[in-house]
Amino acid sequence: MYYVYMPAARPLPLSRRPLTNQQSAALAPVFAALSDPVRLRLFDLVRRAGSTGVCSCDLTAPLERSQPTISHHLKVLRDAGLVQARREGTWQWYSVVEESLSSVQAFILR
Amino acid sequence: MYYVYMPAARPLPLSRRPLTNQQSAALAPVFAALSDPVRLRLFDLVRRAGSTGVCSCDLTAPLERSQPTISHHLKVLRDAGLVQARREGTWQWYSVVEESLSSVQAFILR
DNA sequence: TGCATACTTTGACAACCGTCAATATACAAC
DNA sequence: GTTGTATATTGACGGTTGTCAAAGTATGCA
Repeated sequence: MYYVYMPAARPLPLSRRPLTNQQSAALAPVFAALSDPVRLRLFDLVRRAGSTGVCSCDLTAPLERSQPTISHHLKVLRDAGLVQARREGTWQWYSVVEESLSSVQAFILR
Repeated sequence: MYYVYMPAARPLPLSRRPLTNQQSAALAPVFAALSDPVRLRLFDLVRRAGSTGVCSCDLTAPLERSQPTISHHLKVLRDAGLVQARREGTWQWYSVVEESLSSVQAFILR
């Protein structure tokens, strides 16, 4: 009869267990918000404006879409937590939410 | 009259110019493929199987969807270049396409 | 109060998406 | 050939999406 070393059973690190239902349900809307070409360029324009942000009115022309359409896409990005808006008079200044892409990054490097 | 050093005009590095129409059109389908919770878990399961891959038949049960639905989702992931299939008898072995997420990664770090 | 500008919401339309049952295809073994 | 298993395709269904015109809301100014 021999005694053999046997490591205690322990769960794998979180990131090495399958993606849960809740994790995928939380992540999917972020990917969905970036799944449209116009929104991708929109997000890129907002990000490129840095912390100063960019006025919504300056986003309509370069994207060649109507103003309500841009407003709709900005709402999708806002609801996904990717960008934020700050009022100044009649203007809306949009800027990216820093770290908003961290969940996507975590999924890639998972 | 002075001669002043003047760097030649040159375009900004590619990544500091706005996302082009073509770039966003190429990127959007990758995000779209990952915009569904079931496909996110599907991709995660395939990735977790490593280079060996995983049999399609083993993906139906954990995702609680019908076989045609899983087949459909696998096709979406395949069309987006995220996974690949290899036949072996009647089985299909699915594995991730390495570097397939590099375009997403590049966009995040852009 | 009235008007102008910036933006949002509504409503409509065609197109697309996730899902499944049913059917079809591909392969292996007999 | 037939039979069985694994996977793909088809067709249909309700639900969602991108788009714009039209109408509504909010803010500033005279």
